Amino acid sequence: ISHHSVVNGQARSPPPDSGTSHALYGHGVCKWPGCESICEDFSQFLKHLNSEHALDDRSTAQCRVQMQVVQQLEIQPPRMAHLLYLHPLSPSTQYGPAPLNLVSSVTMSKNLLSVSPPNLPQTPTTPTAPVTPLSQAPPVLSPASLPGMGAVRRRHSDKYAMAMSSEIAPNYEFYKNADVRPPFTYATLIRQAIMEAGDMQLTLNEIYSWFTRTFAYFRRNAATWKNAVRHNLSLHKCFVRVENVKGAVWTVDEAEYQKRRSQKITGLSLLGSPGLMYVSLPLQAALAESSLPLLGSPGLMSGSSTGLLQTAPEDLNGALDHLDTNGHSSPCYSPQMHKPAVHVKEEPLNLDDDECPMSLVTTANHSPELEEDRELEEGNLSEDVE
DNA sequence: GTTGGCATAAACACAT
DNA sequence: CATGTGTTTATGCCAA
Repeated sequence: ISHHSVVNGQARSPPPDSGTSHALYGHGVCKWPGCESICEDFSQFLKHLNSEHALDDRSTAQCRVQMQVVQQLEIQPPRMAHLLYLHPLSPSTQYGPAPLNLVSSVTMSKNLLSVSPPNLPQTPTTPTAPVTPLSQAPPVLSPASLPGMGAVRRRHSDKYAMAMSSEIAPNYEFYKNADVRPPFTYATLIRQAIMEAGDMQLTLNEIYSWFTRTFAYFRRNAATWKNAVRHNLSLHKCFVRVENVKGAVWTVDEAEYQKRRSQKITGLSLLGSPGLMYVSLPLQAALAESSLPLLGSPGLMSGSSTGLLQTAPEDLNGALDHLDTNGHSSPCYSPQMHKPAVHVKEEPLNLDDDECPMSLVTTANHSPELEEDRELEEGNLSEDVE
């Protein structure tokens, strides 16, 4: 099913033109790099795609990295190019999920630019497919998002975001649709959510909403991550609860947050590394976030969204680890990766909480309407997305 | 081997 | 009573 969905997703969402077109299919041939298998018809192609190019964690990660590199090369001065020139990712190096940050941007960027909500990240040219499907989840479609509750959170655009337009920004669409755990810690994500609020404050429920709205990954196992969110809000001094008319809202004590961050941060002497690829994920992420122009190339996709996460590099670290430190890539799917850590357990079955399993595909259509969403929904995805 | 950070689980208090 | 919200403690994993 799953893969199926993925494929479908790809196939489907693509260009509206014909129902049978696909970026990787043309002239009866699979255009997957290095493949060129002949497929008599589109359906055959889909099968082929599905069987031969199923994106596993590793390939997905690799694709992302490659894309990132390519993009970098495109925008970099020639001189850096050689650095980036991709060395194949060494296994040891792993690109884990993290790469998402950086990487996906490429992909995303394309999507973002042209995409509208309903699409998925799949990209036309590349196997970007970063998104791998979790295999499980039937595609769900959902029309666009709910009108949301009006509470539109304005695109913050706070200085930070702008300034750091981190890499993720460009990946907004990606995370929104792909069931990939974002490489950031809960604290970082919570802060981001709050920062994006026009008034820099959010109720717990709004924070929940932001999570589900922004990351497909958090549309599942709500009990787990919601608990984590509350836990983080209470635990970190940087999050301050303020009584408000509407009840209580949470705000961020930037000083406290930065303080904490600064402690961690220390040696990321970025750039010197031998090529991004070799950089450990965390580092990559860090780089991305650090808004190195190099990586993020926010410019390209700037339009799209807010800078998600203006976080700092360190923020990533923690998260990254969880992501997959071991090199396994799989950010996406393999929830069970070794690290129990954050991966919310997949429990597809348990959608109970609220979540519906969304696979990419699903996601693709993006339909978050998960229960929560309905409640929360602020709706305007547009903010971020478009 | 120790330590720190983070995620996750869970118990508990309170309020609605 | 059921839920949601907060707080706190415990535990496990991983990287430094």
